[in-house]
Amino acid sequence: MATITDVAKEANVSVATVSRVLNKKNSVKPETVERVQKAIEKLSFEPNMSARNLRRNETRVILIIAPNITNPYYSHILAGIGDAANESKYSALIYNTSGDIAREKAGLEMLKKKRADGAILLANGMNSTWIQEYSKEYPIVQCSEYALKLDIPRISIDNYKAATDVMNYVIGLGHKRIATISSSNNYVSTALRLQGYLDSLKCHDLEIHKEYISMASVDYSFKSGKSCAYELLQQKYRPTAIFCISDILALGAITAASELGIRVPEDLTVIGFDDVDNTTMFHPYITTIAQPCYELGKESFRILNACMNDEKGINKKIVLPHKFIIRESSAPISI
Amino acid sequence: MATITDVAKEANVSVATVSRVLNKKNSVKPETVERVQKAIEKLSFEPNMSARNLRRNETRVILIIAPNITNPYYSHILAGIGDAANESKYSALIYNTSGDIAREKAGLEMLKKKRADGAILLANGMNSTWIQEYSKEYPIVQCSEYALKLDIPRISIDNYKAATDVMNYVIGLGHKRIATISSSNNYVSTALRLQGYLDSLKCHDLEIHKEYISMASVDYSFKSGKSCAYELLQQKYRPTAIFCISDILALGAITAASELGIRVPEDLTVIGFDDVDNTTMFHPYITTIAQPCYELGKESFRILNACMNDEKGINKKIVLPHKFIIRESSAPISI
DNA sequence: ATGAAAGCGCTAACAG
DNA sequence: CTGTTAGCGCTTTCAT
Repeated sequence: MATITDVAKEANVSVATVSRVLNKKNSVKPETVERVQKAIEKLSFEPNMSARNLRRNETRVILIIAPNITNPYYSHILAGIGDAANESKYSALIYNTSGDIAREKAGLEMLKKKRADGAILLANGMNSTWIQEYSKEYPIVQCSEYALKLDIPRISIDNYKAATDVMNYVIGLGHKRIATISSSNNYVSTALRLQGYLDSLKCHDLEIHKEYISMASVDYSFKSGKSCAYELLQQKYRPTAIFCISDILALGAITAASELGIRVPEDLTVIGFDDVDNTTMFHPYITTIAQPCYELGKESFRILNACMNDEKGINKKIVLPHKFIIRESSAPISI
Repeated sequence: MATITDVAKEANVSVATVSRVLNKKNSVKPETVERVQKAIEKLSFEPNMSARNLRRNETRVILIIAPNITNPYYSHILAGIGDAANESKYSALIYNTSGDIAREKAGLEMLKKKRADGAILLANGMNSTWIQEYSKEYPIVQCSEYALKLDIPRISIDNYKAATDVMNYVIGLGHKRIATISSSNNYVSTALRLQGYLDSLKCHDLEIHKEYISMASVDYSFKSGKSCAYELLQQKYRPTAIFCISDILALGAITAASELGIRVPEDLTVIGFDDVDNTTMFHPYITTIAQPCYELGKESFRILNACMNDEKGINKKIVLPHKFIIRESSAPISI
């Protein structure tokens, strides 16, 4: 592997000049530049990043801490981050934690070890003080989920607004017995959507029924959506609408309904959330809130990049617009 | 940020000794070790990777070149690679190329730049000579897809065998008019599955009909599976079985059948491939070949790691077992 | 068992 | 415009 010294010799210049050419400083005579470039070509030289990083004290690598890259919601965000990073000549080191705190820690440790310049956190289980501490020393942004009390940059949609959008629509359709399939995880998104559900009900003078609030598994699985819906729909006064906090859950609910002989949307309105999972693969196509996952990822990188460049006046709390998409799984109340 | 020198001062030893403690050389007096560890703790020192990498001439980073991390087939492989890498204290740098050759190149360049020690290629569009060249200088393994003629380590299932497994089963069910939905991409997996289809037919003295061989889009989309199935099923002598080279395609085919009033599996047998995409979310559950994606990923890392350690006698062509899973979308011929 | 010192490949200040 | 040189933080001989 050729080094900068080899190139310098080959081109009959000093290493400093080669370095200048490498870094496009314009204080080099054009003909010298050319000679150096020929030497670089000839030796097929590529600068050693470890050396450069050591010297420059940066890595041009960002860290992504993700709970589960297998989840399409996250993988789309990842794609967005990756593309944005790439445009700015950054590489992405991905830590798939599977919710394992030890791996989250190991991941963030990479910041201390100078293996990465900054990190993007996609939903993490770390207790707040931990992150806060890191955030003081290193550029960190939270994407999609975040610690409510912490003053760390974050990018997300307005989950509360999205939930009230859904509820206003459903209530506008004439529904009064509206259930929700939420989850027992501790994400802000979940809490805010539930709050939106509750507040909307209150706001429209509709009663809140404990029996209409169902908690799915923390991973929003199809199965658990289905079983939640089963319980919901087998009550004496069964709901005429179900607001699910994920599409997979909605898919499960629709399946449960179909197995119980309840038609969607004629007898039951089902609303999803995210618009990533096959919402238009089977009929009824699902009415849902679409999140701009890819953009969420891109924006996360943009903010992180701004932080890494110590830019002032960065908006620390970015809210990206969601879209409410009405499709086939919702309809005015019929009874 | 504390450096090794700070620690040395704090512990009243030389940097060499600190380094020895860091690297667990056993030639340090236990009490000295303790003193050093206390200093490390106190200063919350973490070794600078750039410096270590430069000195050791390694990075403990591997590169993953993937066409589309959003595709669940790949994301599961990625998860496997990530976990295996993690166990061996490697980090994974993921390059999502979107099929863009320039990005593949940029990715592999990281090897030259010493940002990574080795690479795993998941389906790539590079022309063979390119990869071959890299492979001579750096540890590279191909996962799942590979260049047939190249002598570069690879991990995959036996696609040909899998296809003949499917065909033997379908033929055993009494089907004679068997179609396939393949793709116009140029993956070995596609070619081998098609070959398995053709050879099985020949082997059982069944005629090969051009009209029964349909080419879906290169990305195996649901839509294209559906439209292929439409064409297939609207022929005069329509097939009674369709072997699809992906589950999404099979899902599309089933949807097409249902829209045409053709029952699956009573009137039509549909077989999928991969077993990653919602094969058991809707009825009929899909009969399919399950690929050990996660294991494919893990094994890829194992082989790469062996290559990086210059281990001799590594099996360069690993074939992992697939599983044929019979579910609801297939049945004996009824007519 | 420990320390001194060289040097990995690069960048950047300084000098000319 | 170009060269000389001092490190960046670490590992690793070579002494002692």
